[in-house]
Amino acid sequence: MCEDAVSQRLLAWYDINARKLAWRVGPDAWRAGQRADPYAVWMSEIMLQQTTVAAVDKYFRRFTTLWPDVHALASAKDADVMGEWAGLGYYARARNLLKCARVVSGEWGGVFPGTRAGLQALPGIGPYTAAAISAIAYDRPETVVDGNVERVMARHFAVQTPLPKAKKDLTDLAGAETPEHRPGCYAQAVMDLGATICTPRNPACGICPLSKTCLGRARGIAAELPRKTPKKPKPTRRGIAYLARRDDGAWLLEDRPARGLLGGMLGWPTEGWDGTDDGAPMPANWQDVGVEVTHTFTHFHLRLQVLATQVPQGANPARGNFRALRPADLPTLMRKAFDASQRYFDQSEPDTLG
DNA sequence: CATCCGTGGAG
DNA sequence: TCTCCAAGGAT
Repeated sequence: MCEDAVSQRLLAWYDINARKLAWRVGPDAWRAGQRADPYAVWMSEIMLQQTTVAAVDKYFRRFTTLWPDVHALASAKDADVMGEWAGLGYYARARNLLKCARVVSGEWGGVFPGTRAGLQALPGIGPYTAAAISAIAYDRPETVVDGNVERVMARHFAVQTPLPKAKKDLTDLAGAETPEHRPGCYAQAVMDLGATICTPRNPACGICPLSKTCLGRARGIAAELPRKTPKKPKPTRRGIAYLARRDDGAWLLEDRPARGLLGGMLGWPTEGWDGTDDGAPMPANWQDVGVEVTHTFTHFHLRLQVLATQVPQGANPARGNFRALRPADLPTLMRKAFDASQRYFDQSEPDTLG
């Protein structure tokens, strides 16, 4: 391995510029012999799938405080885990997180596999996450290929083929750079570079440790790479949410189906936007709260009308059931509907609870 | 290989 | 206001 290899420059840069992250063993601590906890690495990698570091930090701290090890998590109630995941998005991750914890706790004695194949056989762990855990937690020379790595490789080698077609070529190029020594630090180094220097827009090529060998920069096209096939426009869907509060303060809620949109999460009875069209959950004096909720999902925009009502005890809904609500357990869309309804409930409250 | 699956910040 | 996109995986 020549002194000037990409990996050596990246590691030298990382030793100085590594970001301090709650789940990370930094280069100094690593040199002192400290190693990452596979449970923490796994937890962070699941949370970081398509999610920013800034958003993950709070959730990671909360989860590892509530459930310090995989056995504790495996013993948690589904509703508690889903409630704590609320707001982070991609809720299949939370469902698979629990499934995976229970497999590792019950069948592997609480020890995560160290090999890519063993890891990738677990729920919620795909090619990227398996490589990341193997490299970062077990220091094996596996190659991680995420959006950062794709961008760094596409630019450094001036790959013009658009994603996702270029995926295999970029993976091969990344694999050729992966060092035998400190592969875990290297994996984090490439991703840190992509997150802080080789950014999607306005890359800081002037301070990049790879600039002198970067073909994209040499050709003046670095910022245009990687090329991507154009995306389809998002359609707009419309729907109605029904928020009913009982006189004793209980709310009419339903557990959403285990699969699909907001699967496994708590929600208000709704209509007309997610494939269901059941109408109001019960006959009542439904009032429009006057504020339309707007929300954007991965593949569509939503405009949600919010109807609210106050009902006496003894009311018998056709679907959902009345129960206590912790607003933080709601996914963001449902939380928006709750917030929008407060105007209505604030003015109807004095008569009922005063 | 295409589609589905959240959310919030940046520009 | 609106598009992009962030440490992807499952089907």
